[in-house]
Amino acid sequence: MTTSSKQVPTMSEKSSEISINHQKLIEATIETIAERGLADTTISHVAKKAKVSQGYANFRFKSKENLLLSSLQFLSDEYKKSWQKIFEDKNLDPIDRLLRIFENDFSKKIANRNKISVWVAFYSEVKFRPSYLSVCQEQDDIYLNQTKILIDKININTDQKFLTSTEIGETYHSMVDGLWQRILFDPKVYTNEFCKSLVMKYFRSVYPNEIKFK
Amino acid sequence: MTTSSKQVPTMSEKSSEISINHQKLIEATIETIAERGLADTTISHVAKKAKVSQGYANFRFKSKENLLLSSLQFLSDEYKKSWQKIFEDKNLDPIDRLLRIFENDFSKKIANRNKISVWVAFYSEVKFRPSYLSVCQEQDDIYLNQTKILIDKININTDQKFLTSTEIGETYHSMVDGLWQRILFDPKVYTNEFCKSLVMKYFRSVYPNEIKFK
DNA sequence: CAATATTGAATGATTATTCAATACAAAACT
DNA sequence: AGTTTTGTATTGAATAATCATTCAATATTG
Repeated sequence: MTTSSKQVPTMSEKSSEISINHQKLIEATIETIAERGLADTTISHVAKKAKVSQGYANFRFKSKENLLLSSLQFLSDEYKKSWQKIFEDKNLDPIDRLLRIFENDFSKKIANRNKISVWVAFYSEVKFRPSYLSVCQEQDDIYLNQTKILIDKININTDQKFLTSTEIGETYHSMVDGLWQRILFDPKVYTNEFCKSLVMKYFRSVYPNEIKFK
Repeated sequence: MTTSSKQVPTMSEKSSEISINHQKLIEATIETIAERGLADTTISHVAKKAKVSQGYANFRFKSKENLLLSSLQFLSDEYKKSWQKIFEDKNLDPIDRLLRIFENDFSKKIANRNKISVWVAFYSEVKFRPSYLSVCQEQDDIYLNQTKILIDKININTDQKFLTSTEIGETYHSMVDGLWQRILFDPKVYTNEFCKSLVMKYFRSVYPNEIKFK
C-alpha cells in the first residue's frame, strides 16, 4: 500500500508554478508599460508577452486594474528592500550611508529606463487612483524620514548649521525625482554617472569641508 | 442696394468667434485632464465642459490627438512667454534675474495643481508620442541654455568656482521638475512658498557670500 | 436665400471581461 | 503497467461597454 515516498507532494511545486505565471505576468506588464506606455498597455499585449492566453491573465489577476496595481506593488517593494538594506547596515557611518543611498538611487537596477517609465506612468495617474497612492505613499514617507534622521546625524558631526535636515532631505528627494524623469527623456546626457555626480556636488556644496563628498 | 456700412464686416468677428470656441475647448481639455487624468479624458467630457457638441469638438480639431497636442502647445507657449519676458528685461542684474526666474517657476500662475497635472500627464506619454516631445523639447533646451548663460555671469561676479553653470543649471531644473510633482501629491507640505524657499537655500549654499539669496 | 456653423445619432474599432470547452496531471482502480 | 476518473489550469471565442470619428440634418448668420 504505502510505497509513498511523497504523500503531500505537489503543493509546493504547484504553488511555485503559479508564482511563476504570476511573476511572468508582472514582468510582462512592466515591460509593456515601458515599451508602449500605460495608455497603450492592454491585457492582450501583456498576455502575449508573458506567453499565456488573454483570458488567463485576466482570470489570474481578477482584473486589469489589479494586475497594474500588483506590478506597481512589486516595483515599490523591490525599491524599498534596496534602501532598507542600506539603512540597516550597522557598519556604515552616516556619510558612507548617505553615499550608498544615492548610489542605490542611481544604480542600473533601480534607475533604468524600463523602471522609470513605469514609475512616471503611475505617478501621472496617482492623483486619480487612490489605490496607486496607497501603494507608494507610506514607503515614500518612511524613506524620507529615514533620510532626514541620517542627515541630522551628519549635521551634528559637521559644521553645517545653515540648512535643516528637512531642507536637505526634501531637496535631495526632489532632485532624484527630477533626474529620473530626465534619464527618461535624454539618456545620452543624463547617464547614471552624471546624475550621481550632480548629487555628489550638491552635498559638497552643503558640506564644503567634508572630504568624503569627493 | 448698398446700404453697406460694413462690406468686409465679419472677418474679424468670425475669426474671434472661432478662436473663442477653440480656446474654450483647449481650456476645457486642460481642466478635464486635471480633474480626471489623461487616461480618462474623453472628447465627450471635454465637449460637455466647453458646452459644445461632441461632434463639433472633433470636427474643430480634426482629432482627439490634435486637441491634446494643441492644449499642450498652449501651456508650453504660456510658460515660454513667462520666462522669456524675464530674460529680456534689461533692467535686471544677473542675480535679480535668477530670482525672478524661480519666482516665476513657482508662481501660482505656473505652478498650480491644474497645470502641473497636465504637464505630468503629458510627460508620462512623451516617450511614446514624438509629437508631444517636439512641442516641449526645443523650448526646454532654450530655457536651460539661457539659464546656464545667466549662471555663468553670476559665477564670474562671485567667487563660486567649484560648480560649473551646467551643474548648477541641471540641478536647478531637476529640482523644479521634482518639486512640481510634489506639489501635486502633497500640496499641504509643498506650498509654492516652501518650494521657493528650498530653491533659495540651494542657491545660498552655492553662493554662500551672496546676500541677495536671503 | 446661400453659406457656414453646429448638432447628435449612427458607425466601427478597440478592449476588458466572461465562460464553456479543452488540456493536463495526479490519484484511484483495475 | 495500463486505464479511468477527478480536479485543476488554461484556452480562445463570444459579449458588452466605451469611445473616437463621421455625416446627414438642422440652426444660424449675412
